[in-house]
Amino acid sequence: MTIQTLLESRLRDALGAPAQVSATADARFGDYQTNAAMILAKTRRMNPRQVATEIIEKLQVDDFCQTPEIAGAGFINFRLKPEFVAGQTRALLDDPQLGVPKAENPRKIIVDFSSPNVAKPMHVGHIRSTILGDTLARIARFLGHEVVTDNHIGDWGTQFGKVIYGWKHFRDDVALERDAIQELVRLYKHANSLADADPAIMTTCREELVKLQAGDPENLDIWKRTVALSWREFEAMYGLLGIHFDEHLGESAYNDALAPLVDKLLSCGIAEVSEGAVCVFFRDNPALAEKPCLIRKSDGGFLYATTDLATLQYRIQRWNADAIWYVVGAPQALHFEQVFNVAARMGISGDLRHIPFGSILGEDRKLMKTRSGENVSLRDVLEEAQQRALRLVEEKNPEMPAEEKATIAQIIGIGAVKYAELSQFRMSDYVFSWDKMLSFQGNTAPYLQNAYVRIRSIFRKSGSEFDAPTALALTEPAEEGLCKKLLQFGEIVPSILDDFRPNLLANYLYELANAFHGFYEACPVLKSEGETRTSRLALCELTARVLQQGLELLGIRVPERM
RNA sequence: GCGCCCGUAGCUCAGCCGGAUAGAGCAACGGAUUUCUAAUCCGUGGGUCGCGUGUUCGAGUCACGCCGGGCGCACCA
Repeated sequence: MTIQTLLESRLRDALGAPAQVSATADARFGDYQTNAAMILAKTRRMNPRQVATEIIEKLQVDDFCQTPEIAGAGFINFRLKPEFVAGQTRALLDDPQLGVPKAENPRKIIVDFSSPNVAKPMHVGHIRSTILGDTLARIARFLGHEVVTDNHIGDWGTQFGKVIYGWKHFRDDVALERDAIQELVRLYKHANSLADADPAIMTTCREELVKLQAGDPENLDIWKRTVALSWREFEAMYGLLGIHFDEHLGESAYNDALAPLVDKLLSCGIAEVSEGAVCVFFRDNPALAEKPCLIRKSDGGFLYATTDLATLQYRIQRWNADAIWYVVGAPQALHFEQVFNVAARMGISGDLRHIPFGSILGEDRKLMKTRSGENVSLRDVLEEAQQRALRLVEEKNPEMPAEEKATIAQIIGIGAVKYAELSQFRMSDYVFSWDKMLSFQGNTAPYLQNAYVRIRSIFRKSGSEFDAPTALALTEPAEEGLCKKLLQFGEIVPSILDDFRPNLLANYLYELANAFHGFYEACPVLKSEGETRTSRLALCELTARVLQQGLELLGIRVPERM
């Protein structure tokens, strides 16, 4: 149980009603505060400070708090007893969860994210979905939920007519071996420009697509090879990013389910034919009254929404999922609103969430367009990040073996890219900038990694393995401040999933590293003696564990040296 | 036209269910190093939280209306 929930439960005992407690923003107001008295005073039309006095009389907290104080308009401030802080911190050393409580009701959650397109390079636009989705999956798992990550790759669609046409006529096998995606893109672009100029070629491309959809063996084989080649490239990226998927069922996996699904929706009256297309109307919903969800085109073709509905149905059935999280950009909000509404009519009762995020902008603050060709590829971003990190490592540690330098550069470079994304609110538009992404100053991954490295360095020099003391002896304010920060880890992690905000964790880790650096400056560890030394070593060990665990939840690794 | 999102320091951004004097980083300036790794720490300056009205003991946070920017709204995904 966290201190926050402990205080809340004591307040509930005293009030007979739930009340909320939060950590204070300012140490002058103690460690935790509640505004319960002011809320109660409002309904009872009483003086808030009077109510606060009454609450304090009934409240039992003297086993871990000093006498609560009434302040301001009627706040009740709690200041933790130092021995309690020391005891709780000591207990964290034996807790593999580091104070993070397991969910009371574990759920089966499917997380849908990344979803790159076959025969197209992954670019910066995929960063957010990929990194955010991975983090949310990691956090949900750590909280005890059962998570299935599923990469719904775009492996089916009209672009394959052109890809197949290009493959048959202009394929360069050497280029394909060297950089498959680049070659596939070249083939697509070449076919596309020819088709634009020549209606006959356009027709041929359409025919190739129809043949593929009809199961023509040659086209099917070409398609399978493009998917395999693309997946190889995706896996290289995911390997570099340290991201794993439990499933990668692409759009094509649901082809056979589309026609039956539409038929079923028609026969049970959920869908209807309108202007030749099959649609679901939401006439009872004012916001969607003018926005039907199309599930079959007038030419018989299926749409994005059709596949998503089939996928949704499959996931609920196969995994008996309680929740599905879609980590997809904000522009698709309407699409998911429609799909979720259709799902509700189909009687699907899962907790379906679209987790939207903002756009990636260029340096000119305009939207980075997908089609305009000049997208920065994800591979380039990750390579540049590692190169920049390598330069810094070389500057800092020229004598280090080259192999170790490269490993550290990877950990730092990839971490910096991830952290740049995760440390800001997901809805904010993101201005893509090498300098910003790869700056290693201030609130960045390297800052947090550096705190960890400093701790590891202490243990290397201490000459002995860490041995947990039976109790902690705290004397300096910086020690107690660090302890209180460490004890908040268990409060922060669950709150992330309230609104899918991993930036809260990033922010916490930054504050923790800051508290540690303050402690590091004020409290010599190895030069101290006796129980002060063992206690400080324990604080170092715990800080390292929380930093390591917290960063791991963000999908970021820590180096031993840097 | 309808809908969604964003607007906080010069720049980039935090601010969770409304809570006390709105916080960081970068940039600027000043200080700390015979180092437990200075990728660090301490300090200084910098704000009509887009504008207005309302609800409230209390509003950056909630409601409504504007302004500005972005995105989406029937046969692409």
